[in-house]
Amino acid sequence: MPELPEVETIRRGIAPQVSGRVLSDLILRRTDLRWPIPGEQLRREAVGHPIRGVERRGKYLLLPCGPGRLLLHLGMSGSLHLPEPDLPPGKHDHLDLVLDGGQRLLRLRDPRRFGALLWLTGAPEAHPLLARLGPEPLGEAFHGDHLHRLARGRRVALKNFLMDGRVVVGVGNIYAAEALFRAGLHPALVVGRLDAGQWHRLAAAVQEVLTAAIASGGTSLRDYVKSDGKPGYFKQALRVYGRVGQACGRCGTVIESLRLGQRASCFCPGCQGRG
DNA sequence: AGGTTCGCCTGCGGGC
DNA sequence: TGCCCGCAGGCGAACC
Repeated sequence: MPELPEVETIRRGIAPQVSGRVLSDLILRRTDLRWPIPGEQLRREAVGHPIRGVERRGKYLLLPCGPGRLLLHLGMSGSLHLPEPDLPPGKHDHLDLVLDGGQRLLRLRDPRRFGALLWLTGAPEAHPLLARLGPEPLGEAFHGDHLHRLARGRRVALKNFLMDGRVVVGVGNIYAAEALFRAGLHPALVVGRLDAGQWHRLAAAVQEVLTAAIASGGTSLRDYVKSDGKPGYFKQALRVYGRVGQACGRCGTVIESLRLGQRASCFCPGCQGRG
């Protein structure tokens, strides 16, 4: 479940190892990830060119290379590794990007195969997967007024709204729950009824929790270029996610979970009232 | 058209 | 020990 902090940590981890190296080959062991990997096109258009950097948009990683960009998504179980070139691939190691003639490998592992490797040409923001994405939560375009404006007249539950990539990118189940706790807002609130003050509190809480998680990943996970599907070292800082049945650290009320849109939503009934 | 549910996948933990 | 079940979840598709 790499969410934005995990993807950002991975980006920082692999960028120094990948940037400036030539993509000299592509080894595909299976191509049926979320979408078929366009192997022929990648070989024709990307192989032979240097990878110029590692960018992130939401939970997508973008690797500019020759006339386009590799787009990587880790789904919920994907991870990236930089194995020794002679290390045999494991069962779920679906592909290798071969760099600098085999001196280095960037290996994608993804047991559940919800991830993706695609090839983008043209403006990345015009690609269907990226075109409708909302602002980066840690960018200037994300603030309480933005949320307030998008929520006007809508009746979705607050937590679902926050996890909608068209509203803001990168906030998955864990950080949505944590941000709502920090803002003192119940996950089932109808978004059209929140006021400006509540939206500003929530925007600030989203930024705080993501910033703290990235900082935690950046220190504890410095050499970590993988994601094993767990919340990583930020787990110890989680206040409601994964803590159902335990006492809230702030007020002592037992943490509960409700289902919103088929998804478990942990919250503290004491701290997160409906008003 | 906004809102909800489904489906893709595998590993894992719990119950028996 | 082994099997079945439910759950985890990003996100596009399908549905109401």
